[in-house]
Amino acid sequence: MKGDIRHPGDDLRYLCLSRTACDFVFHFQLIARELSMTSGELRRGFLDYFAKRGHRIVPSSPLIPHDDPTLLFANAGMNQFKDIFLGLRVPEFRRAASSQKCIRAGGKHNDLEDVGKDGTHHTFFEMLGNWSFGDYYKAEAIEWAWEYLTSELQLPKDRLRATVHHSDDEAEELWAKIAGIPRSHISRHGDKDNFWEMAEVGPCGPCTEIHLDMGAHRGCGRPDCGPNCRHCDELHDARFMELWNLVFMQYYRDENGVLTPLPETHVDTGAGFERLCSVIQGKSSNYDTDLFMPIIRATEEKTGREYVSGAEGTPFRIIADHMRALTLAITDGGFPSNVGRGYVLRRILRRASRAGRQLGLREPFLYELTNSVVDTMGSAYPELEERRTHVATVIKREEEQFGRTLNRGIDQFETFAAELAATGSSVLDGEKVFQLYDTYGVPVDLTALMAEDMKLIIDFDGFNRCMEEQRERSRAQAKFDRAVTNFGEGLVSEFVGYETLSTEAQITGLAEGAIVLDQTPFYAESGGQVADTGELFNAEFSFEVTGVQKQGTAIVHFGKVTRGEPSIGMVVTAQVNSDLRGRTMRNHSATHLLQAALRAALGPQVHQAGSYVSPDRLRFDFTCGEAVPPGVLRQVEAMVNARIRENLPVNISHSTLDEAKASGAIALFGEKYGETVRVVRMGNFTMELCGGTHVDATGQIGYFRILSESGIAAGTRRIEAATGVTAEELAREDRDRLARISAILKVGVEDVETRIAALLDRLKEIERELEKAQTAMAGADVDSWIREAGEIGDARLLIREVTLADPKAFRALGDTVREKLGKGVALLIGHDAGKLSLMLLVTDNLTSRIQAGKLMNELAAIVGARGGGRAHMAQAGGGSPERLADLLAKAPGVVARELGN
RNA sequence: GGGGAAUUAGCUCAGAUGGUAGAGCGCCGCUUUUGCAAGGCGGAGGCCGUCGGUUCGAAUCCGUCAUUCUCCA
Repeated sequence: MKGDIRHPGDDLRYLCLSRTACDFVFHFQLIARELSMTSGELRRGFLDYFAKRGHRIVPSSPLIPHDDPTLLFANAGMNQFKDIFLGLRVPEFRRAASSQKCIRAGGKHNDLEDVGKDGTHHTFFEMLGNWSFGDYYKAEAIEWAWEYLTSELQLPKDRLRATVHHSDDEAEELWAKIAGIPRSHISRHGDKDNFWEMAEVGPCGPCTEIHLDMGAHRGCGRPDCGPNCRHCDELHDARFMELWNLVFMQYYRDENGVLTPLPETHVDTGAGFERLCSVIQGKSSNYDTDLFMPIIRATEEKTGREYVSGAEGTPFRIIADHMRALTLAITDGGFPSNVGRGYVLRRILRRASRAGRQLGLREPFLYELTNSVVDTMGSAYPELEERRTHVATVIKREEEQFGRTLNRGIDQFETFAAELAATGSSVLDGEKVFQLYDTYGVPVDLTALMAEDMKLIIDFDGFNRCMEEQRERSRAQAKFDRAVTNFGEGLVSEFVGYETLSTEAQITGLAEGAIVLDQTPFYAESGGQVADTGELFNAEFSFEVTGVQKQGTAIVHFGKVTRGEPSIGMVVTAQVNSDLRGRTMRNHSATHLLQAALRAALGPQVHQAGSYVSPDRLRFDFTCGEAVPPGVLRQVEAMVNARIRENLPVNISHSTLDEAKASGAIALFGEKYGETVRVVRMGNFTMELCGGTHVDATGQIGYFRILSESGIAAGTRRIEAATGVTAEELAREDRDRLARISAILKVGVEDVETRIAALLDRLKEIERELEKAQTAMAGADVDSWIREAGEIGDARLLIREVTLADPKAFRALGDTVREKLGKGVALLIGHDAGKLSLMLLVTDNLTSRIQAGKLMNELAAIVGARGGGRAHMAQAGGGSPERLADLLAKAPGVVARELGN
């Protein structure tokens, strides 16, 4: 089935033989109202609807939550309001609505494996939502949701069902009253479906959901079928589809699981945007909507194949879904890597790449599809347009990397296959399959395909066993992490460290090795800048601060008590180590200059990928395809130093995110809407959003010096640099070292290089001459030795004590002897510092009768040495020289005996 | 955070069981050709990632660290 069915008719009854056709019949009933809407119109319409009802329209927060390490990706509209629900932040508005970018892949919610198999699972999706922060509650939330669906979107009322929590009589009454839904269309459910909580501890409450009846032909067919039907779940075919979830936050759940009412109640809702689109556009699959079709069409063009909606279309759907996730995530600062969320992105990309291979695309192609994603979503998320080329570059590089990994893996598979063929077996055991996957990154489905081609059977049970073992190992290890004191709730610390380095403060929180103050000059580790160190003290107590972290609104000082006992309420002096802070500030300000200089030298595609600022070094990671040429690096260094000499004033101001961006500030990701941002400017050279500490004017940096430039990951480079005294010391060290070198070489500083080059040449020449001389010397007598050699039967026997040069020359001597011997056996004996060094040589024409390695074992034993070797040559060492006579006496007999065999 | 693997010539990689470090491509010189592609001959280029251990002897076995790849969390 392909395309839309636009005309109703009797023949539709006939088409009802297939399930998808039936969906069309049903969907037709919806679109028969001639409501046609693009996804863009739907998104805008939703926001407009709530804007008219007093809601502040808030942009989606970035997919990559930089300040929340517990969260891999933004996965719900409420993410950016978490602080508000926790009571840690007071919003400047009471009503908000948004369309939020979300990714669910990896972690608890993981649909990755199911994407593409049907029309509903996605890694990336958008969530429409409206919120009340202590403002309106159940009645308005239900009324507006109902009105929006039935009036704005004109969904038929008799097709909608409501679910409520079994304890929530209020919600049921409201549904009956406001929406006029018959009681039979309202169902009650338990905690699993209709109670929502943010975490085990925190705000929570009952929720109510709106479901759409897809028609009696769907699902289990039982008369009692309804929303959240478990029979339908078993069939993987639900008759009722959840459209919207309205959460009423009214409790706080504490550590013991006890619920207490919140002082203010909130509303948090979420509606799946892709689902709504498919309903409105009359499609049976989300992928048939205008959100996905442009990407699928572009894929069709690349492959020359036609998309179909059944199982055969799976690769197309995987690609379309994954491209959305990748493009949006990379735009928001994500990056494929081998850890954390970067690893999730890498997996997504590789699945997409695999899907492409199934469609016959073996060369990188995904990067070209980013355009169709940007074109489709760009108007809703303008940041996509800004980073279009960046995203394509990142994806292309990652595709190429995957290609290399696959090739290596395929080689390894072939090695395994050859081994199997040699043993005549046709079963590839699970350990091997696991090894391919675990070590070489070959997806199991690919291994299966290759195995099939070679008529091999795969032991999947064994593979799964290995997989499970690996999971166990990781889990067992994970238990030991965690267990860090968490102050988060309730405590608030004011940071006064921009203005002062020393202040009186009161202890408000206390734990083993950790202290929270009501105000503090200590900078907490953030934005790449390391934490301040210093001391908290008063007359009877002192505490050495070694680390500082932000936990919620609290600033926690870590370290150890060196004197006295701290107690809550105690007043202390908080004193930051000003020397180290000064160095850190110089480095941080220099980092801003460096970024600006890099962009000036290399272009605006240079983006910060990470930074680290400590008292003695600064590190700046940025996106860049290839190594920065040394010339450019010098130019960048010179540019930074020029700005330092200009002594640009450092100006710090506060504004909103939008204003800052509009005036051209470099913004990182993770700033939340509604927060005032801190803008750091240095003359007209750089303007960045930054919470760090800075010098007053660039002149204070003193001197800037690049130490190294290196690659840290595909597409990412790192520059390390130093400033101020550190840079000065480094320069002095360099000069002193050069002076010492020139003293050793006894030439002027300017002649050092030519002198070293000449010396190296000379050294090499001498080495070569020496080697030649030694071989010549050792070999000079070889001819006479051979003439004097004894004979055993048809073979010569040469036994000789020689002066031992280095091992290499000794071997070369042996080589010469063996060549000139013609047919025979030679035993060379060298002396070295009370030890013996033996070498036994056998000409090739005798190796069938006598093995040097074997014989050496016996001969070496006579003098107490040990050794061995191969058939034509063997070496031994050790032993005592005084037993040499014994060896000389016995050796001919042993050789004769061997030859006789 | 934990597991597996890799690191050898400029590049891609061989180097069973410890015993004289190799190939292909690339590079340089000569030669053949009107010229190019190609061919022939010769050559340069290696602390076998790092530090330590075992051994008479380590590119090879064991451990440390570094870097890269990969899987799990």
